[in-house]
Amino acid sequence: MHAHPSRQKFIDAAIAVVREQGYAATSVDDICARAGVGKGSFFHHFKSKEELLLAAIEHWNAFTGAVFADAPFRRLADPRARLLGYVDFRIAILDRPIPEFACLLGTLVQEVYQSHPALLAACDAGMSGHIDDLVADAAAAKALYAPDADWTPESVGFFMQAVLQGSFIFAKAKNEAEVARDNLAHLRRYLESLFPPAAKKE
Amino acid sequence: MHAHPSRQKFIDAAIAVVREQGYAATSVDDICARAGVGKGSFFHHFKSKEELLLAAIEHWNAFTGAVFADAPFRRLADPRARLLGYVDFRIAILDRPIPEFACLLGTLVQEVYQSHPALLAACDAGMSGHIDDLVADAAAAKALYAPDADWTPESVGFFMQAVLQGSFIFAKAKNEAEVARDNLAHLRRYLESLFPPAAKKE
DNA sequence: TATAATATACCAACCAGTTGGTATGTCGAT
DNA sequence: ATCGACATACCAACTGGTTGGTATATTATA
Repeated sequence: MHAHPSRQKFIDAAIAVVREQGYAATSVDDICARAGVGKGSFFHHFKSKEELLLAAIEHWNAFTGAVFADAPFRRLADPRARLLGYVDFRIAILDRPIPEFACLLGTLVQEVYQSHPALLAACDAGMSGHIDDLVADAAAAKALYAPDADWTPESVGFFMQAVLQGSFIFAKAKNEAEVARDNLAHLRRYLESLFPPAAKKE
Repeated sequence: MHAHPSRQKFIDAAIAVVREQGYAATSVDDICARAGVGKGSFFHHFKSKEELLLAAIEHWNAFTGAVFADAPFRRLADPRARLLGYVDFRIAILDRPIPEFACLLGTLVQEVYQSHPALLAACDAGMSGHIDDLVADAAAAKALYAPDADWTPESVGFFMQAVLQGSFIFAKAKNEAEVARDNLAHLRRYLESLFPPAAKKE
């Protein structure tokens, strides 16, 4: 329904430019220039910069959702292996330039949390939706490997995401992904210890 | 040397407003209004908004450095206890409003990493300096409790900081600190497992 | 021919930074 | 002590440029 090519160009441009510059530093003209389409068209498709970003977040959620749903690790039978596979998958992505592996939502949250409630809610919903997939695996893995542990599967999903978001910050600060790789190696080690394979209960 | 009261008002105001709104969304007028001093004075003390932020980052580093140096956990004799004490200390701070416990540097990095090299370098230096203190404890604790482990003390320091930064993002996204508390509980559990107390070698 | 899509030109508000000037010292010479 | 020269601190008003958003006209499409 929302598939007009120019509209999509604006959305793709917004995701790219905001990941590089942030929300406030990105002007509508910047987005139009990146999209290669004029401002008249912009305000024909979106009634404001904020509304474009809501659409961009929606697209981001759909796109990243599909990427992870189709990733090979998703087809592993064991939920513990899927969680570790998720981490390995994120490590593999770190080869690309920083603006391509960093998270649009994490970048946005820090800028808009006091000023744009609608954007904040959309970011929260997107991140929480992504985490839900991790939580499902964490719950299944907990039932198998750590049924009596005193942490919740939900908290494991949020922890994994927090490590990722923090790692993106350090990748940006150091302008290289190695710190992020080391961080994810620690995360992987922690997950291995949370779900000790010896304890598997059939 | 740099102790003029108006200058300090601008620095304090900048830290407060940028933690709330971010760098790009904060105007010089915003900072002057918060400081209660006029714009003429601003450009008397600082030649640009960027230069003010460099001074603000410097002040931030000195201030937070003193807070952690004076914290009770610093006086614990055992380096492992100091690392866990650091995490507990950060958990305790989470009672305050979000803009008061979030990190200025982590907020800034995401906005300036492609556009303001001087600010980025200052943020990196500040975060790395703070991490150095953790690394010193991690190195000492490793020698005592995990001398043969295959991770470095440096990577532990960065991991701790990444969890914190990621937790701030989620606190902002959910507008409450509970997620951050849960994350830090996981971090604490991981540190406990990295330095198993049973393995202490005298 | 009607409607959706786009371009160009434009506006009021806002931005970082400047200007010209005032108030308040301070310090050496008288 | 006091006067003049100078520096620091500050302010209100302004400047040139940018911003998000609008108005209007033109072009493609159905």
